[in-house]
Amino acid sequence: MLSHKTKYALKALLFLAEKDTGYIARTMEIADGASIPKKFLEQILLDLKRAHFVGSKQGKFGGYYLIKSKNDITLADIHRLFDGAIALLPCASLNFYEPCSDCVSETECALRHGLVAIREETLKAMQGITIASLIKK
Amino acid sequence: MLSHKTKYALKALLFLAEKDTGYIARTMEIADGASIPKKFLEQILLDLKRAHFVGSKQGKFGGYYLIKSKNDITLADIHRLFDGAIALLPCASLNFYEPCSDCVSETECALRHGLVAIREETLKAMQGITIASLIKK
DNA sequence: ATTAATTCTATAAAAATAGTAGAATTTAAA
DNA sequence: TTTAAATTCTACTATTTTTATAGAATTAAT
Repeated sequence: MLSHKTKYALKALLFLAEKDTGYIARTMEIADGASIPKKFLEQILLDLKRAHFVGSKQGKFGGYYLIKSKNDITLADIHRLFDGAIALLPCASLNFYEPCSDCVSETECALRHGLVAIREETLKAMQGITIASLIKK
Repeated sequence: MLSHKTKYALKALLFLAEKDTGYIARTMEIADGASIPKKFLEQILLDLKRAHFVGSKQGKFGGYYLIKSKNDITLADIHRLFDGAIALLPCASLNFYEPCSDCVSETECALRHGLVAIREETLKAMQGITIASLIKK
């Protein structure tokens, strides 16, 4: 399941993607438009900025705007940024790999092989969902 | 990500599935064999019993055994039992559907359509992973 | 200067997760 | 009939994660 943070991030990105290029949206505007608690959204937008999905303009008349193409922002990207691994266990993850503490032999682990297969399929599907593709429907 | 509970359940089922039919495994035996905290495993086995994946024999020389074919126990089943919905949001779930509290119009929600597509793909993949298929590799 | 915005750090409340404790019950066998 | 060894059941607890909120500092336009 997605955390609220990931859901809110996606909603905020969808909001920004529907504005004209050059338009700068205040946090308050996004919060109202996408039904997100404003103070929570502040943190999320900062994270999206640090990860270079959005840019910001400070001071009066400042706000946020997309800097990455809506075709290049995928569900997988946002999931990884806020919720971490796509895989069902860290030992089956590409970007968040960690061995299991209770694992005797990873190469012989019956579970891991199946979870790697799942991760490959889920990742492909999640990389196919972009902010642009979500808007189109 | 899978909770420890789901991971332990899968490991316990794999342990049971590799025993001969008729064999009854004590909780302690499964805990040791699959590196699972014994008291935690007790709860998990009870849940698996209530969901009719395993049977139990009480009293001395009692224990647990599979009652469902290892070909008919899928990753999707165990995920749903312990971790709930396969879908990324409740509004995109088949078995755990709930509307979003912050949703204005579900049919117009850009996010939901994408998440339903992801759920369909993930579910198909997870239904393809069975206890039997995990053992084979 | 004033206003209105982002930015930053810290804190807090609530929920979920992971695990433990201990008594009650059941069954087999001595 | 007693004992031993197992499941079953209820409750509790500690930790971590999630979901925010508070408030001061900084930035920039007017």
